[in-house]
Amino acid sequence: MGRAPCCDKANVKKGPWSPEEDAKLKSYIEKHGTGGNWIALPQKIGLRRCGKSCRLRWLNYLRPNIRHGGFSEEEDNIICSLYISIGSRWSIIAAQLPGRTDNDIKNYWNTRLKKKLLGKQRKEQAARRGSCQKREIMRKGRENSMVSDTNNQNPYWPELPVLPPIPYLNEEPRFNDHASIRKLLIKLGGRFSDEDQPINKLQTVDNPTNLQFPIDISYHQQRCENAINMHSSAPMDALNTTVSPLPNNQYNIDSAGLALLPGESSFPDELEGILYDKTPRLEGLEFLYGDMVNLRSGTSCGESMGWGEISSLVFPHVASNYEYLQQGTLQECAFNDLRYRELQ
DNA sequence: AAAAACTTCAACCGCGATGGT
DNA sequence: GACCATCGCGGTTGAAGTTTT
Repeated sequence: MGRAPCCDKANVKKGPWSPEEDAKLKSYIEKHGTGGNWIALPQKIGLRRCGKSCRLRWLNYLRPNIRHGGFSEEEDNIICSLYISIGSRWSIIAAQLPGRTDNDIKNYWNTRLKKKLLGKQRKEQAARRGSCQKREIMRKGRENSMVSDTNNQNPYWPELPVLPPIPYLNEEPRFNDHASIRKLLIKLGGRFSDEDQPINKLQTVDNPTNLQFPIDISYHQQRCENAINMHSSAPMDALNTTVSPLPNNQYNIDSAGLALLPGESSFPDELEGILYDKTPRLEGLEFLYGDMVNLRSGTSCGESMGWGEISSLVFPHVASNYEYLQQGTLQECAFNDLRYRELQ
C-alpha cells in the first residue's frame, strides 16, 4: 500500500500558475502569513492547488527578494566549492546565496555550470593532448639522434610516469558524470572562472552578507578527528589501514558518541563508490566526507590524501567563516558534541 | 520555412524527517 | 512507542522556447 496523497489529486489544479493564482497566494501570505499549515492554506484562499505546490510557488517565486538568473562568477565559485564539499545539497548551497532558491541553483548547476566545467575540461584535455603529441615528436627526434646512449635521459624532456587512464577521458564527455565533475572541480581547486583568479574573499555590492569563501572547514576537520581519536579504541593510524580494525567494519555509534549510518551518502552511487568506498559516515558531519574519505577508508598511500592536503587543495584560501554553514548542520554538530560530553 | 534536436526551468513526485497526539 | 499530518528536500519530468539542420 502506498502513501496517502497529501491532497485530493482529482480536485487539484496542476501545471503553471496563472497571475491570478499568484496574486491570491501572495496577497494572502503577505497579510496573514502561511499560518504554519501549507496543506490547509489553498482551501482558505480558495485555490485549487496542492499545499505543497503553494509552498513551492511561494518559496521559489513569490516571496520577496528572490533573484532569478544572472548568476555571477562569484556565485558560480561558491556553488562549485560547496558542491565539492557537500555534494548536491542544494538547500544548504542556496543558504549561502542570498536571494537564490535551491531549485534555481539545482537547475543552474544541471543545465549550465556542469557544461561550463566540462567545457573547461575539454580545453584542458585538448591542451594535454597537444603537449603529449609535442613530447612524442620530441622523443622520436631524440631517439633518432641518441641511438647509441639508451640510458641517457634528456634532462629537458624527462619521461613522465605513465598514469593509469581515466575512463572518461577517452570517451565523449559524460555530462551527467558526477564523479568526473567532482574530480575536475577538485583539480581546479574549487574555482573555475574563466580568468582562473584565486578567490580569497567575496565582497561585492550584490553580496551584502559579505560572504567569505571558500568556507573554513578546518574547524570541522579538527572536531571530527578529535571525536574519532578520543572515542574510538582504534587509533587514527589504524583507520587508514586497508582492513578495517573496527568491529563489523563500521564505526560504532556508542564508542564514538556520534550517530553513524552505513552506506549513506549525499552523493550519487557512482560518486560514492569512488569517494566513500561504501564505508559508513558520521551523521551530521556529512559535509566533511567529500574530503575526509581517506581519513577512515582503507586506501593505499598512493591513492589517498590526508585532510590537510585535500582541504588545502580544495580550499586553498581558508577563511574563518564557520557561521555561514547551514544552521541545521551546526545544530547537529552541537548535538554530537553534547552527546560526546555526556558519554565521558 | 519547417522539422528535428536541444536547452531551460517551473513544477511535480516521493521519501525521510519532524512534531503533535 | 505508534500513528498521523505536514514539512522540506533532492531527483525527475515535460512543456515551452531556442537553435540547428
